[in-house]
Amino acid sequence: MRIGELAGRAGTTARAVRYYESRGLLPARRDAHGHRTYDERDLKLLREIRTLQDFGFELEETRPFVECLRAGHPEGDSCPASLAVYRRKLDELDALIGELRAVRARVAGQLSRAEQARTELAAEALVPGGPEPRCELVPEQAPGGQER
Amino acid sequence: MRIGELAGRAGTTARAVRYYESRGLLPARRDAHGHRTYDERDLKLLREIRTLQDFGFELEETRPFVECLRAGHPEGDSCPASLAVYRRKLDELDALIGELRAVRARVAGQLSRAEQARTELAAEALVPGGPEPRCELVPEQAPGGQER
DNA sequence: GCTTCCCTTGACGTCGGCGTCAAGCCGTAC
DNA sequence: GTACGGCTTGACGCCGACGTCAAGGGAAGC
Repeated sequence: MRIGELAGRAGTTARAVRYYESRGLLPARRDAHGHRTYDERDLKLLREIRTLQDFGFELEETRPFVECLRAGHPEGDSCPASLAVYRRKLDELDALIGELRAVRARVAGQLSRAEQARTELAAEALVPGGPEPRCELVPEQAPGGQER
Repeated sequence: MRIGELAGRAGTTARAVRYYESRGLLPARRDAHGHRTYDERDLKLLREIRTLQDFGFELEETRPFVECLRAGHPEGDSCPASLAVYRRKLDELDALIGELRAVRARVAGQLSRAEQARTELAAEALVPGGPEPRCELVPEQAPGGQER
């Protein structure tokens, strides 16, 4: 098959396939017209790359899987180098998830603190003789005149 | 104070400060020599930007906070537009964390499946008269000839 | 013949948040 | 003097994974 069909069957684009080739993954044979030709094994390679990309793996991280398949192993993760990438990715994911949860907690804290402050301000504004409101309580929609 | 001191006190660089100015955040006065000059209020603005950036907010998302401070409110999150950004960010964080956890689970599943397959292969290799091993069990270090 | 589609290579654009270099001005310390 | 540090503007570089456009070739359908 040619590049368009290959890409379509893997759910990607011809441009991406050429890019993978330029990176040394997924080399291609050529037919008499200079067109790239691929077989089912190439499709499996490409699908392996796409799956890992969808997981958030960088292209370089897919290389061990691709080389493992090209070496004749039944799956891309049949080789120890691929398993090492899995483990490294798990560590990265754990670290990232932990950071994001910490950020989430801090943002949530800021939000509740700010909401509390606004509530108190609103309460003060209701007190007879209280201070004039320092913050408008309506959300800004399109002020007009803040661009650039 | 001038740009270098401002940046240093906020833990960032003069280049970043000029970039924020080019984006319309943090405008600067100029002295007789054309040098940018800042005061303590600018420092507070800049620290607000840096804090939010450290949380992973995009620059545009810091704009409501900066405008809120410049409008004279006590905190960057004293205005409803800022609270809206907080809430949107919480939603984004929740979605992202959820996706990452799903990916983590799938990768972990792939890893344990692949490890299991390797264990079984190793066991077969030990059976007298069993199949020859299809996968090398040693990790690849520096094969030599795989660069580029 | 003509249109349409797929293919080729090459090269520049995208996005965000700056880093880094170039060339020059200014004031101060030695 | 002159060396140094800090400031100015302008412009290009970077990262990753492609998108998109240009200019052309070749085959298939009408």
